[in-house]
Amino acid sequence: MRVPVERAMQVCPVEVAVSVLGGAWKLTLVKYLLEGTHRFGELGRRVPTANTKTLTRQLRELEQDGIVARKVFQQVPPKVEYSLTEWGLSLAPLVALMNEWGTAFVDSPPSSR
Amino acid sequence: MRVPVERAMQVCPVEVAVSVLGGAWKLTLVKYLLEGTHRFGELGRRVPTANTKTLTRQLRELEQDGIVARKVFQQVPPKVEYSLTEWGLSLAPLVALMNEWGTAFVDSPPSSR
DNA sequence: CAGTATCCTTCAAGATACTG
DNA sequence: CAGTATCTTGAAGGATACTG
Repeated sequence: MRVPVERAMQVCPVEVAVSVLGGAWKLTLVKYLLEGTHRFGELGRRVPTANTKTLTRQLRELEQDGIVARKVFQQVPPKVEYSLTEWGLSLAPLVALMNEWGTAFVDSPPSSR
Repeated sequence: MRVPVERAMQVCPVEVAVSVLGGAWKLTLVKYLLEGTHRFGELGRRVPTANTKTLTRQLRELEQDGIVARKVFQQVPPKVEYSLTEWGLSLAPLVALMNEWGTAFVDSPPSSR
């Protein structure tokens, strides 16, 4: 985490959001989870550039921040399901907006890029 | 920048937005610039936790990404004004949403925090 | 005033290999 | 299947001092 939430809130609320959601692939994971529950492996296949260690880390941080819920099924082979909490679901408008903005940005990038 | 834009777009548009805006204090700077043009020193006073080097770096990256415009007045003492480009202005709804979300998050954080 | 120039620390992210 | 365990590296961010 670049800036801890406690410190971010001293500065500005938007910084809090960045602190919670700014990690690599975090918002992408939220976007996929908005479609519904996913297993660990499914998420890994949808974010192929992240390896298992990175993926685990992001998901644990999101869980810690109350965005994601993790449900372990005690069975062999193991099964773990990830879903969104209420706080996670509340991100839907934000994710939609960022998705639009990002799409527009790559479609017609500023001349300086 | 954690993930280069070029790589982010391979994965997901939301990751592009994170890549452009995810740096420390970047979105806060945009938020202030939405209020109007600022001089370098003014921005520094509004984000007191960032030192001049960090501030310069963020502003230059935002300029490079076409979010911020930098206008130098050739005079002594020097004067530099920062403002938003069209792309920067287009972030207004996003910033507002993140500001709301961040505020709500610190007001009633999830029990896991 | 608006930065540079250095130096430094930390840590996120990835590569790779292994396990209950 | 869903992770750990190690190791490495790049770069972000900060502290401090200096300058046109």
